[in-house]
Amino acid sequence: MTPTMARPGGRSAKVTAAVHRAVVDLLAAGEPLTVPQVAARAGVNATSVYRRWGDVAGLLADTALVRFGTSSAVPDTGSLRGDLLAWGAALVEEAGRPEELALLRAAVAAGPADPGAPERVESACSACLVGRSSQAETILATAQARGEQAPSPTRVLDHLVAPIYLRALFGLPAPAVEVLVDLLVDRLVDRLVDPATARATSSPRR
Amino acid sequence: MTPTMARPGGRSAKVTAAVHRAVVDLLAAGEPLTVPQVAARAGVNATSVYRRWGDVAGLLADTALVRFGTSSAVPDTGSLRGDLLAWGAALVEEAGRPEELALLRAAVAAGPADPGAPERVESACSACLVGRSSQAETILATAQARGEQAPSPTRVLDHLVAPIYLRALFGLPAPAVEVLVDLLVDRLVDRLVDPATARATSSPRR
DNA sequence: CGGCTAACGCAACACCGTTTGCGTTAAGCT
DNA sequence: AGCTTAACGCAAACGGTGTTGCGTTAGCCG
Repeated sequence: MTPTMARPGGRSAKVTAAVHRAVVDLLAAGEPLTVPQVAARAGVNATSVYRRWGDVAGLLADTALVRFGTSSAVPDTGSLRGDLLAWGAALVEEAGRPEELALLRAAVAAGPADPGAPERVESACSACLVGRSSQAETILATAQARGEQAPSPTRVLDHLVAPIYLRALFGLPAPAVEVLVDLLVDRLVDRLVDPATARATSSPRR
Repeated sequence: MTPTMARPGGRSAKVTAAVHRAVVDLLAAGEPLTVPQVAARAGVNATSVYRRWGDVAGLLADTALVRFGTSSAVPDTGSLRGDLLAWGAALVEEAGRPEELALLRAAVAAGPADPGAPERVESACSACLVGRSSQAETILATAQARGEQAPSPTRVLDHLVAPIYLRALFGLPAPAVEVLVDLLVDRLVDRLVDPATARATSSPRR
């Protein structure tokens, strides 16, 4: 939709940008997201939003797509451990921002694909995840090119992305998420890079 | 709300049960969840639903609360590895059922606590997670009572619950979730119980 | 057994999201 | 520059959600 449009002139692009910005703004404000609200804040007519995105789910899917799908640059610190640590910290920081968190929640709520939708753009949540996955693959490929032994992308997703996202999504009680983010990420990365070292530093529960 | 009601007579209980059942049924059917729909399917008047639960969010929160909050029995196979494996498999199976998955999605979408809600019952998503956490603590305490070295509940939540739930929530492309669930859980549990063995079985990426 | 009251059912209403038809603007192309 | 048409704005009408007031049912208690 956004990528290949029949007439990507300045007008449609302006509308798209304004609507996307309105979506994230309303999401960050915590207000209920409705098409008329978005349209009013974007300065466009609600009819245009309905025609281009159909409903709120499609609107969220597209917004999440451009927000998470665009593979931003991954850190390059010179070592796999440093890269994963910096990347994980960035994920934690990002998942903590209200807009991204709300977008993530909305993407999850929308589900992989509504049966009613014929063949819209890729679903929002899968788009978000494949974006992260490609970033992880880039980091791992770089590490492998350096000669380092790298885990599989699946392990990174399961053991690094999953805890961070789940904690953010479920709003775990403050102490874990707020105070110990650095430590958490550090310990996760340690176990990822070299599982054997985890045994030495692991505490015997409580 | 459900726990301490001023008049827990048979009528209110019937209404509560019927509404809860209607919610999970509609959720499983994938149809959009609205108060009138739920009320119609439950055979009660929509007004009653509005009065007792306020809106859809409150309804979902209460439903998720009784669905996930009730700490069901945890497996007791005689070893920590066996317990975690059985428990993880049960989690995968549960997260795969349409009703539970939809309820989980809805709970995440509702967020930890809407600012508009004064002091309703505990939020749905946190309720779900603390239920799991208490189950994990039970398993770990049992293992510790046996003399086994057990990881912290946080590690179990981060490395076992988080991957399972995230994969379910984001609807990862079929192969990972559908085919290799047993293997996945098995490998996760292996790493949890004895991280050192993970190195031997880990593949060098691709 | 009889009163009290919380909880429910019913009906009418107000509000908002969504759809539809038509006129207008402006991007793309020759 | 002029034509074509995709995309947008406008306004009216529709349908369903959420609200309110009142009458009724049925648990709980003296």
